[in-house]
Amino acid sequence: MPEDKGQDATAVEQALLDAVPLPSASGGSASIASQLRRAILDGTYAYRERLPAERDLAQHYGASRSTVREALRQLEEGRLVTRRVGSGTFVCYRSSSETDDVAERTSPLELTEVRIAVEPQMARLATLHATQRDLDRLGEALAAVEACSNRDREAFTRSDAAFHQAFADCTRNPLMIDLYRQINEVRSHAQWARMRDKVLSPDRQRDYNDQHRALYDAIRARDAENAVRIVLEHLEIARSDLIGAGRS
Amino acid sequence: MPEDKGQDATAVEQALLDAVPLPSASGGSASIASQLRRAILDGTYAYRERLPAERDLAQHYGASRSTVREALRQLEEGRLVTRRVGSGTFVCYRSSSETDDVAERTSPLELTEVRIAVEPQMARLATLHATQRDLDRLGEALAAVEACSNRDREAFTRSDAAFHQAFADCTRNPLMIDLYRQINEVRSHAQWARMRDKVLSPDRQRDYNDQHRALYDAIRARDAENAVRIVLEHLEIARSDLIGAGRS
DNA sequence: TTCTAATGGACTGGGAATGGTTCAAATTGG
DNA sequence: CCAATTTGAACCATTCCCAGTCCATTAGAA
Repeated sequence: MPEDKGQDATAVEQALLDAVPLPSASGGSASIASQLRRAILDGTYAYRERLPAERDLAQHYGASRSTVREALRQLEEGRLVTRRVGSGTFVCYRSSSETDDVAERTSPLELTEVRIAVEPQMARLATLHATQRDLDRLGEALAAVEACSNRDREAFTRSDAAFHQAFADCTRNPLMIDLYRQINEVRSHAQWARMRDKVLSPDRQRDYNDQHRALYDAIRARDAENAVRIVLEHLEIARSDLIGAGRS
Repeated sequence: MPEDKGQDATAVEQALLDAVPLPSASGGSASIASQLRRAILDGTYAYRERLPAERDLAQHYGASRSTVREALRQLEEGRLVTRRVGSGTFVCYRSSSETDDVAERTSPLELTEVRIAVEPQMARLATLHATQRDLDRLGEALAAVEACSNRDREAFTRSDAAFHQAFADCTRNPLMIDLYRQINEVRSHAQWARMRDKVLSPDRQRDYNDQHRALYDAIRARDAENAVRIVLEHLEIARSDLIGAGRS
C-alpha cells in the first residue's frame, strides 16, 4: 500500500491537495434550528418578540413547513421559545444583557437571604475540598482586601468581590462557583452603591476585614463548624445593617 | 469510554492524531480516515454536525463508497462519529473548547451539595413569602407530578422540574428564582439520564411524591421548621441514593 | 357582537436521501 | 499462481423532508 499506483497517482495527489473536505453537510431541521438559535442568542430576536410565522420561515429558508416546525420544536424543547396557537411563536429566553434585570428586581434584603442560604454550606464545602493552591489564592485575595484604603470604597468593593469568588472557588464545585459568580454580579451591581455608602463606614470595613480573616483561618484549619459560624454571623450583621439603613 | 475531564485534553487530541502512523499514505481507507479525523479534531466538523453523505465523500475523495465506509467505521470505532440509518453520520466528539458547560462539569454529588445549601433556606423563604396564587400553582405542579405514570420517567422528570421551579417561585425572591432555574437546568441535563434510571424505581417515585406532598402541605400551613426538615430529609435520601448507585 | 384572516397543531402519503448489507468482479501484492 | 483488498452495483430498512389538508384557537376588523 505505501507505493503509489502508477498511472493515476497524479489524480490521487490532486485529490489530496484539494484536501479541503468541505462539502459540509447543511440543510435540514437541525440546520434551521441552529440558525434560529443563534439569532435568539445574539439578540436578533429579543425577549418576548414574535418570530415570523411558520409558513413565512419555511419560505425564507426554502424548506417545508414541517421542517421548520421540527426546528421550532427543538427550540421549544430547549426552552428558547414558546408557541401559542393563533398567536405565534415567541422568544422566552433572556439574553445575558437582559439578565441584568435580575439585579434590578432584587432588593438588598433578598440578596442577603440568598447569601444566607448559600454561603454557610459553601464554607463547609470549602473546608472539605479546598486545595493548598486554593488557600494560597484566598490568602492573596484577603491581603488585597486588607490593603485597601478605607477611603477608596470602589477598590474595597472590587477586591471584596474577588475574595468572595476565591472563597467560592475553594469549594471545587463547578455549579457552586458558577452560581456564586452570578450572586457576585448582583452584589456589585450599581444599585447597591448608595446603600454601601450608608453602610460601609471605616469601622464596618475593619469588622468585615476581621471576619474575612477569621473565615480564612478557619478554612485553613479545616474547621468547618467555625467557618460556618463565622459566615452566618457575618451575614446576620450585614442583614441587620441593611435593615437599620433602610429604616434610618 | 474515554473520560478526560478537561485538563489535558490537548494531549489526548495529539494522541488521537498520532494514532495513525502514515497520515499521508496515498489511497486506502486509512488515509481518508486520517483526513476526516483531523477535520473533526480541528473543528472543521463541529460537535453534533452532520458529515457529508457517504456517497458524496466517496466522490470527493475519488474513492469507492465501500472504502469511505471503512474509513468511517474506523472513526466510529474511535468514538469520533456515530451513524444513523436514514439520517447521516454525526460528530460525537467534543473538542476541549466546547466542554465549558457547567452541567458537563458538575457531578451528581456536587449538584446535591448545592441543593442541600439552597433548598432548605428556600423552604423557609417560601413559607414566609408565598402568595395564595403561588400555592395554587405549586398545587397544580404537584398534581401534575403525581399524575405521571410510574413508567414514563421522562414525563416524571419534566414535571418534577416544574414542581421545583414553582417551589422556587414561592420564595418571591428574583435572585433565588433565577439561581434555581440554573440549578434546574443542570438537574435536567442529559448527563443524569442513566443515573436516574438506576435511582428512580417506582418505590422511589412514590417516596418522592410523598415528600413533595408533605412539603406542599408544610408551606401551605406556614410551618417553616417542618418544611426545612422535609427538604433536608428529601435531599439526604437523594444523596445516599446517589452514593449507593455509584457503588453498586 | 359576528365574521374573517392568520396562526400553530396534527395528520397523511409519497418521494428522496441515508446508512447497512451482500455479492461478484477487478485490482493489488506476494 | 494465490490471497487479500478494493471496487462497483444492487437492494434493503430507516429516517427525513415535502406538499398538502383540516382543525382549534386567537386577534382583529366589520
